[in-house]
Amino acid sequence: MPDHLIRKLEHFTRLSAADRLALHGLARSVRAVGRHQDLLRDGDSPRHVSLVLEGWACRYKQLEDGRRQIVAHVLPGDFCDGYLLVLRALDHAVGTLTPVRVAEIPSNALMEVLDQHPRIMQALWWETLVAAAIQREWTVSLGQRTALERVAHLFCELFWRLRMIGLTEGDTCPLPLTQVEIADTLGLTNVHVNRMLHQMRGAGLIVLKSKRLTILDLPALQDIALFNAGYLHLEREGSHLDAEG
Amino acid sequence: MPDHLIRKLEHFTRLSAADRLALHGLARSVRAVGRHQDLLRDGDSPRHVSLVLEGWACRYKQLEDGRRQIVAHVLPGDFCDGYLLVLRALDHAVGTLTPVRVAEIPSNALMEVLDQHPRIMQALWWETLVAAAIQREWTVSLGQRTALERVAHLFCELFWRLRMIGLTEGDTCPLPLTQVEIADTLGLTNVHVNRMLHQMRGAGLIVLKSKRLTILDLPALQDIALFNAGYLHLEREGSHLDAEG
DNA sequence: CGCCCATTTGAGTTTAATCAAAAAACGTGG
DNA sequence: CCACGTTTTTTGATTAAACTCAAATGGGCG
Repeated sequence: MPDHLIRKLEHFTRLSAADRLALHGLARSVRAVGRHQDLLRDGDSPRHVSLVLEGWACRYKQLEDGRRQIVAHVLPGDFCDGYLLVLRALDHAVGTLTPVRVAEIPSNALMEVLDQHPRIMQALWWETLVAAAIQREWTVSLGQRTALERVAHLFCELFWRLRMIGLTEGDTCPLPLTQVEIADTLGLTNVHVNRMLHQMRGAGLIVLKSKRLTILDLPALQDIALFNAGYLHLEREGSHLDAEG
Repeated sequence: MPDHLIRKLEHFTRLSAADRLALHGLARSVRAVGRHQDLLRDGDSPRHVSLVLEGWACRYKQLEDGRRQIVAHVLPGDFCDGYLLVLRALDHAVGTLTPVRVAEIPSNALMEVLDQHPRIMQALWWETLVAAAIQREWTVSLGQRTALERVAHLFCELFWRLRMIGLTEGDTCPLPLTQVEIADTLGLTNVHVNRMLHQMRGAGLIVLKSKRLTILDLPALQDIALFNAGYLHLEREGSHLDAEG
């Protein structure tokens, strides 16, 4: 079941059959959750760790006056609640964007696997650092990029992330976000997002229909976005750890 | 020398004398660096870990056309280059904002200390997670807060962080940033930052002179900023790990 | 079919950016 | 300690990007 997680981690290191088996063992208890539900609320301190197997969720923070910012997209193979083994309480909420299937992993089971499988430990380390790098890149987007650049950058990032877990087909990928959700991600209004999409369609860059995104000209889109994939650290950085050389 | 680091980590757990000694042992080789120098460049893969002992630095990313975004402030007691033990190359640069003294720690020495001092390991884990939480909060600021709110929020955050390492005096703290640097942090122009400062001074909220910030009314400033300190996770979260109960 | 949610379009407003220049503060060497 | 060059801050006038408000259109699903 945790195929997307495995696929993702293998961008960092080659796992052994035993490693993969251990990961499968973790995803035993699976829960289905509908769209627009909170998986975790701000202030929660869950006792198990949740892994998204299918569907999209997001981390978000809400200000007292209602303004909402999505601070991360949680895709299949991503953990919801990384590492509250250390922190007492969550400082943000996690909500579903689509119906989702999550594996609930008892934290002691996870700990045991990490102890016995140093490659998995390292790979999850890598995954954490990449998540932090993505967060930094979002800071750059919100701080420096124009509305058009932001939308373009988001699409490039999601396309690469989805490709990494095998969820693209050619130049097409799922994009189940509404324009309001894109707006909440990019610090824009839905009206303005709509106008940027109009512009990108007009320029022949993308097709976006029935929750699927087709990127007609990826290099051009990346140029517009000032997108540089380096921050995703995709090039087998931990090869020195590979199972079987 | 790594007093600020120790002070910071003790917000998470109480360290033993041996723990503290080990940290002191790490900060043996110290380097002085002038203002506006790069400690690390985008793409570097340094072989040692650098800890800022004194002075301020920042992580920043620069777009191809010159636009620059500061993505984090590195204060005394912060590491420059967390965790490139895993990643091959840095995806951002680290530059000094003031003259700085950094300790250069061989990564194997750090690893050894982490192995032998589980409390330090956990505390550094905590520190990493808090850094991630700060990055998320910046995403909220840049995405949702107005210019005035952003400046106010930054000041609250820096004041709390500095207080945590003992660098405040009453309601006053150092603030060695220029208005251009504040602007690069908040995704604003220096002109607009200047106007917001003018407004905050006029409202009797702050005094900012000769690189020192005095917050005349912290509750009011926090209200304006929609600041909620929860994300800094300051309340002795790891007390179950404390040395001597 | 009809309802609800999401998208699209238009008109007017606001926030923050840009451009330009003056004033103040800082640092350094004579 | 003062003069001078540089950096930083401050102020003003104008412009541009994105927001707000409002209403119409379109799609998906029971």
